[in-house]
Amino acid sequence: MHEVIICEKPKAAEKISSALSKGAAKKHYKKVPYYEFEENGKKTTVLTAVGHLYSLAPKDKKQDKLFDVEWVPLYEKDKKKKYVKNYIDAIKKLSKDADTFVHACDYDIEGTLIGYNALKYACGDESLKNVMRMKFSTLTDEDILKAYKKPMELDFKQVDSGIARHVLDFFFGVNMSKHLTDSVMKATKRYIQLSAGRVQTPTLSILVDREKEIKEFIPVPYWLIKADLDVTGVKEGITADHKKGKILEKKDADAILVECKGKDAVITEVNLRKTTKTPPFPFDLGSLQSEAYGVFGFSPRKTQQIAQNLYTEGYTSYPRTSSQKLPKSIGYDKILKKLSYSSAFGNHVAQLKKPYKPNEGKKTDEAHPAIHPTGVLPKELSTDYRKLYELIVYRFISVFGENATLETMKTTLTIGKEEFNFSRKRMSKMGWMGHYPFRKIEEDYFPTMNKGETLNVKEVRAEDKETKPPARYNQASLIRELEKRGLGTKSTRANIIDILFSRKYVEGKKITVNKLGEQLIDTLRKYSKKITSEELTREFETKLEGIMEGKDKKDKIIDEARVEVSSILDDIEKNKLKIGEELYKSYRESRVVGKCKCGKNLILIDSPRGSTFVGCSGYPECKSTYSMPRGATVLKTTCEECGLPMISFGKPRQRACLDPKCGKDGREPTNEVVGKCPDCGSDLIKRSGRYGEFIGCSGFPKCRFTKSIDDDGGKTAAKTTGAPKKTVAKKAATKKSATKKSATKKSATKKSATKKSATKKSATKKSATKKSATKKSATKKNAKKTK
DNA sequence: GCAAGGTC
Repeated sequence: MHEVIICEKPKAAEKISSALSKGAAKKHYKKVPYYEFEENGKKTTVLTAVGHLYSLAPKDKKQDKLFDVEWVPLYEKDKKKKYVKNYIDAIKKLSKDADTFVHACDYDIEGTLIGYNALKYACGDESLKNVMRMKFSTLTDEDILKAYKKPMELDFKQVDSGIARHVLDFFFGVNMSKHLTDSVMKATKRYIQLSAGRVQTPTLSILVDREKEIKEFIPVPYWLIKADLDVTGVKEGITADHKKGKILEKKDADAILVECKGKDAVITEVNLRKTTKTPPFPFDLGSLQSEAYGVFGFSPRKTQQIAQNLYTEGYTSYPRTSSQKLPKSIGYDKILKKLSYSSAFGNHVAQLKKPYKPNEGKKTDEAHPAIHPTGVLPKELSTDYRKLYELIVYRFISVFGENATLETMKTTLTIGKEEFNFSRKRMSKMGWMGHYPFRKIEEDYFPTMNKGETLNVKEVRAEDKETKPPARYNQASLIRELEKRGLGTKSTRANIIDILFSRKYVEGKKITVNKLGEQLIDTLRKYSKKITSEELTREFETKLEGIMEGKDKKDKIIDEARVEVSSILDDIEKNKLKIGEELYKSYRESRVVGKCKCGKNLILIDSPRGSTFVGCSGYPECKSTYSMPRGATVLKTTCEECGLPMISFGKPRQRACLDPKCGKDGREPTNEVVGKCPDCGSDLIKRSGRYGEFIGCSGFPKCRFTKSIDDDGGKTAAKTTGAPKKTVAKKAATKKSATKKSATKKSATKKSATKKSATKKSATKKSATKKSATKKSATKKNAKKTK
């Protein structure tokens, strides 16, 4: 007897084999791990897939409509998936003489299909006649043994449902993408890669809608009344806010100023309050991506990649989880003990109260616990890996920490008949916050304030403000939005966003939809409202459920989709010249980077070889072209000498005129001084990061002051940089808040030089770069300690 | 080449 067990991924194979037999031998075939053991004359081989091994492909690519599809090995379709071949080969080879099969992939639609395809195409059709299904929800010995002893029949309705999901996504996605691209090709003879899909198009649609809200937003002016007070013990003074908050009429604001003029402030009430801050939840993938974006500026994709590698190296647990739970079975004591072998972590672990009890969130995941360290301490990690690793470790530790206490002193005062108030905040008990150096720690000094006491008023002033449009999404907030709406999966959301960047529908750190993205959504809304909305995902869910419950047949659902997509494609076909021209025109508009000397637009052009250059939109009348260094960015700033746009290139970034022949020697770096640094007094200069320009201190890296330029922008040349991979962890800050921050900071540092101060993204929108610098140094300190 | 979904 020979039994073969098929698992979804190597890690699962390891766990399943060890649960079934402690004496299983780990072996390799073409570097692919597998496990073997023999009991009572029965040989068992545990084999593994690596997620999907097969993918849908059209039988005949030349067809206009691609509805005739088949499963092919993934490595045949995607050159980057070469490693999949060894896994398929291993399954083929090692299952040859098997009599019985066990399908032991994750118990969900995709898992069921992964195992089914592995059996059908690698083990052979016969295997499906002798197969049992294991159903487990966690990869613990107990669950695995239970599932093995009580196997079920393979649920072919679930398989069909999985197949239908793939086919439907293929029908809609591949065909729409192909026909959009073709329409541009037919109309203009130009190739621009366009795409649409069940998830990416509604995602783009969300961004387009936000863009429209911003454009249509009418700002309303309002005034904030502020009183600057002299307070003993607070050098920089305290600013109190008028009780009314936003004042919509200028005359009302003026009246308050008149009433306050020349008067002292009288304290009417001092209120001390304590608030409890419970520890954070452990990380699931989404919250890790969000936090790493806020703290380090890592893109969700980058976080996912690093987390994946930390997992493969054995330092942290499986990252693609939606669980915020840490079940006892992961062994808190063991992990924490191991972590404490590092002196940096040890100091924190030592402060935790036993018995250890994590503060868990609501979200669960059938297959995996929340992301946590394994306790294995990494010897050497590159900077970004270490940052993410420490974020995971400190989050894990702080989850077991005590509540923190925040003290708030709210003071109410009157100036004349007008009422003002201000709040001071400080942590009176650090609790878990002492273990998590990534949050802002409030440490305001509480001055002595007595009811009836008067304070000198330096100035009462009205700040001119206007209401702001809704904020643009960034990659982290967009991921959260997709999660909220149930679009995509935890594993695919970062990729989906990347696609939007690489197709050049969107750009920027604060994601902005350009003309092409807008036009694409406009066009698609005309031909298929469904694909631009979440409706399609909802419809899929209902239909797949129908198949699973036996209410519907897979083939019927697929036929219906074929008819629907076919009719949309016919509509597109009829209007393809118009559609193609519109899309191409928008594409060109979205690539405008400045004005040519001839007066027409300069546009970024991708040469067929993959490089990018700048050319005139007036071609062939104007034949001006300018080469671009690799990875260069065209800025909004123009050259003082010739008026062409400036570019930013090289490492470290340099700025120069687009025309290499301009000026005395072309690409000489120039620094435009825009002011003095409020922190160190050096010149502030314009700098360029991945996402455009910002203002930074010329004293960098000694001084890390930065602030944003309001009209940030800039388009990047190299294709690969469309989707930001390397992120500069810089935060925008208004001059005002930055200065204020640094002032408080300095005084705070004097008082408690040893106190670790760090950041938190949510503190305020204006949260200054100053903070990100401190946070960096905090992380560095920890990094050294861990070694 | 085009989707979305697994996983290295």
